[in-house]
Amino acid sequence: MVNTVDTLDAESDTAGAPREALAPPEPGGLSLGKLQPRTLVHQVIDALVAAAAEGQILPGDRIVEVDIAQRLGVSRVPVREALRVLESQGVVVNEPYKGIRLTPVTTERIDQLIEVRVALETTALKAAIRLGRNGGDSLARLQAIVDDMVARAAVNDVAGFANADTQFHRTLCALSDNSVLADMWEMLARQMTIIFGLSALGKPMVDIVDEHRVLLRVFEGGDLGEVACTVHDHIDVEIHKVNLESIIARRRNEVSPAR
Amino acid sequence: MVNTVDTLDAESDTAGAPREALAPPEPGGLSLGKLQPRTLVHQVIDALVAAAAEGQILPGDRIVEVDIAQRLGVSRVPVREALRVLESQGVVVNEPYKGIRLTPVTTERIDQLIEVRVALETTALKAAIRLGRNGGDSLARLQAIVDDMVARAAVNDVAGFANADTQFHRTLCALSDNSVLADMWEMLARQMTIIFGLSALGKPMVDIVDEHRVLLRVFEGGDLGEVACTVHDHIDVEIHKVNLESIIARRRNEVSPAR
DNA sequence: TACCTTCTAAAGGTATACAATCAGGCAATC
DNA sequence: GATTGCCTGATTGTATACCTTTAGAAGGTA
Repeated sequence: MVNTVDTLDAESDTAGAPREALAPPEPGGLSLGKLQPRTLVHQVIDALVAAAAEGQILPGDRIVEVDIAQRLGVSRVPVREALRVLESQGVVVNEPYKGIRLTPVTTERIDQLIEVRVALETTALKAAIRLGRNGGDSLARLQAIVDDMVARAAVNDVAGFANADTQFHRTLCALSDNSVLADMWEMLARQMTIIFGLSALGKPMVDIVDEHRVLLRVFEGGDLGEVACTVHDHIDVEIHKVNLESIIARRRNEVSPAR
Repeated sequence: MVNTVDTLDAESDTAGAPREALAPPEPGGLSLGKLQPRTLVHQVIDALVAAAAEGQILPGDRIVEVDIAQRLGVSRVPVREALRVLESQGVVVNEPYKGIRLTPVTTERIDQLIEVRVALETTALKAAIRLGRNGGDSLARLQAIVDDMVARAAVNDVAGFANADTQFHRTLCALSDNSVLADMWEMLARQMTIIFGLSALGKPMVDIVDEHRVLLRVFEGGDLGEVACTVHDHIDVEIHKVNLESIIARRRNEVSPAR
């Protein structure tokens, strides 16, 4: 057994697992915290999500266990378990004995994802404000991420920018100290990562940066009602108005014109 | 292989799977719709949740794969996959190579669950109102469930009452036409079912019925702000203020005094 | 006694083999 | 000619067997 995990894997870590999101950078150095054994299942999950995010697997595509297993150089078991996890997270859909396919993306589904995400992030922000997290260190950390976004935008690093964006919102959710909320957000984020990867961003990066700045300021202000509106506006328009079918069709040709 | 699925299974269907919640009863008779094969994985999931709900497995308890497999008369594979699903839904926690245990229940965690659930249900209600579902057939369906609750309460059928309660809120979420939201709610519901099973209800059934009536009326009224408050109050106090540790300890003795 | 090695049983992780199911084509029947 | 039955290949579901890791006991050394 070689256990290479190549091909699909390529850069499995780009796909945003929480990992040690908020581990404070141990001043003494090393900063090691709890690194837990990464079983094949986790790796397969990351590989699949990454593959989906970079368009190697498109919404609606059939996913064949043995095929994935071969390409990753593992047996079917970890693949199956990974798919079960992804299924229960809504990334793939499964019909017993018939097959698994990447969840088809429709505009309705995107709207639904957004609606829930807005609700979660609004809740997170309110909780954070209630905890007095809208200032000081917490705010600085968010600000740092925004700065990072600016830097990425300057060199046109789209992928890095998207990651920073994700990290911003993840950090935000973490401020609520609500792990249930954070976990659920992570599920949504995974699905949205895939969609983002599909459509690129719906608007120029500078604008997005500005929106984050506004969001930060409102957060700092602490007005609950205003927060709700701002989150809604920010997330809502981030993707909208793209013709999904055509994008998917185009991607399908780019990746494998033979299909 | 006998495939008995006894013991643990006992009454696996009480644990609230969505199944065909809203399939309209085909007038012509037969009413057959999409019956899909129930694989062992699903059955194991139901069995585990049911076992947890009725206190056979308590929060924090270790769950050994081979043990479950033997008791259910299946191999380890379906059990593992079931546990993976439950893990990704937060019902159990897993440390690689160390073991899986039922997610420990703390008051903090309950608060977190409630916070998210309130957010989701509020969002669902708002969406339903936006869709004009706060009347007519939809409202009647909810009312019917409340009536059922009354009936159950009359004969002191606690389990049935709890199921009806769950069904009420599930139906409510379904009214939003947001499957993402519904799926997430289902995750929370599973966890809360377990907790409910632990602590019984925090208040008399009559009061709960009344609260549902109020909720229905506010929903019918369609005032978004009022809806938010009502949901919050309703759910928030449903469980609170019980000494979890003592309850769990007592249960532990009831079930297996030898431990 | 305290500490460190070594060993071992238990349990989870992975691989392989077998069984069940589905989809499609082809032939038999009416 | 349409329907039914059956066969076959592909793919998923399940069972069994093997490997790896962990935690704790046993024993040695200072």
